[in-house]
Amino acid sequence: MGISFESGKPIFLQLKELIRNDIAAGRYRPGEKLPGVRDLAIWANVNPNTMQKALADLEAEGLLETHGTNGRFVCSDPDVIAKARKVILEDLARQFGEKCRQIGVSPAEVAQLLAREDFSERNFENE
Amino acid sequence: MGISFESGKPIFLQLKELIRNDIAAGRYRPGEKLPGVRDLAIWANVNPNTMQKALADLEAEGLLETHGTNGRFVCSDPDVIAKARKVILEDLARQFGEKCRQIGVSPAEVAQLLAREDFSERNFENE
Amino acid sequence: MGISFESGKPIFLQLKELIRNDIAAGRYRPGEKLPGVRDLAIWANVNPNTMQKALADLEAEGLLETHGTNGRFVCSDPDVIAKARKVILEDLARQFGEKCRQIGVSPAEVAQLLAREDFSERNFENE
Amino acid sequence: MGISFESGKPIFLQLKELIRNDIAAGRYRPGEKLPGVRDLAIWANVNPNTMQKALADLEAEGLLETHGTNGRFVCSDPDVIAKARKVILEDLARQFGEKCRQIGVSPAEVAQLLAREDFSERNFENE
DNA sequence: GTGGTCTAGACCACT
DNA sequence: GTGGTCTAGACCACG
Repeated sequence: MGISFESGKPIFLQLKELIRNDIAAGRYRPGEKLPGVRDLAIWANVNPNTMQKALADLEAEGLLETHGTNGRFVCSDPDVIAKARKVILEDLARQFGEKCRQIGVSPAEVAQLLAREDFSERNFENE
Repeated sequence: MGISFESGKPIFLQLKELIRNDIAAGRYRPGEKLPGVRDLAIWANVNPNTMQKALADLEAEGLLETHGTNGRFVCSDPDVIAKARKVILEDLARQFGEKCRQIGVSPAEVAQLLAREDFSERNFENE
Repeated sequence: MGISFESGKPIFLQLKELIRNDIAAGRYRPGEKLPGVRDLAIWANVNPNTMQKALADLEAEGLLETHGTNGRFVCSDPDVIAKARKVILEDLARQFGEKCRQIGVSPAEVAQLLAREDFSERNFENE
Repeated sequence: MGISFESGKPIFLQLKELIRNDIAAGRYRPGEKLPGVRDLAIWANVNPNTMQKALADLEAEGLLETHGTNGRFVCSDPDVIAKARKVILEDLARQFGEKCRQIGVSPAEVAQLLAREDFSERNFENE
């Protein structure tokens, strides 16, 4: 298997998020060439069409560029990527804050939970 | 209009989450009677059947109970609700931690962002 | 027409029972692919949504699994099915026993009737 | 509480069956006066309207008779009752046989299960 | 082409 | 009047 997807949300959207995050995090550098659709699909254990759709969407957003027959590349403009990263982080914070408020969770509880999720490399499957 | 739904995620799932959060947060008390399906549907600006499905699902999860023709009620067992709240919080923390790691964001950055989201009553529409 | 339903009992429940029995009886083997929702609906002479609901319910019970766009499959774990069969049989015996007692029928009478119903292939429509 | 009802089947139908069985079993004798609707409703822990509907239906079937303002009585013709009993038993046997065949249960298994349900007065709630 | 979702509206039973 | 069921039909997402 490749990746664990949330249920109830289209896979291609989760793929988009995954790759977008890879770009924002710098795991894919600006201008870097991406693996082929087929390889990415295998890596994610997903139907190539699904991966194709995710990539096409990211291209429409300007984060990816197709250079003719040479393959797909990460956008080469660092500003675009920096802006994308900013948007992602703001969205993350906004959504997280909103959900906390919805659940009525106190800041103290959040801190405690985040402490448990101490950003180390833990395996979240076995909890 | 009633509620703004995320795109790309079934409405009835978002409704479930909304109501589940209301219960976990205590905005609906254990044993409290819910508004009628039709009323809730109007409030959320959704087809009654969609709301019906969301409620039926929550009932299958044990958070709601239908007392015949008398209406739907929040589960009267506080333990069930407490447990549900725990699950929600754990999921929230897990997902949040995972996303942070994916984006490659440092705890410091998160802290800064959460400080901005300091749980005060801000309007997140205009950011 | 497809199937004769009892009146006074939701069709989707009767569909569930039918399919559950098919699984328990091994007419659908573990891991086997089911016909499409629309096909099953036509076969049973029922609205696709009604069939959909029945199948979704069985899925929630763990007897069926949906593999994305590939169709629905019988649970591949024989233990789950064996357990389901056990539950069905126990329920059947319990209900039957209870009804016999209610009617005040003697075991002898039951035996005689069951002898008539000796599990041969009779047509029960013309009785 | 009064009576445990099957889920997924209208209560008034189950009440009909219950009372019909009482008559067929002779617990209500031909011509005997029934308790008032209100009393029966209390006994069964059911809304009087529901009981009323059950009784009205049985009256339409000829098993009950209303004698003006004197109350409801069991049909005084023993033949009617005997015939009703016959129908009930045949239905029971037919349904049971059909279900067994559906589940693909062997006569041996049935015998074994019926042995466990040995028609003594057991409490089936605690199994 | 598959299952899934959503809407609209009708009817029914009454846990 | 409440929740539940069923139908009809359209659209979408997924692979």
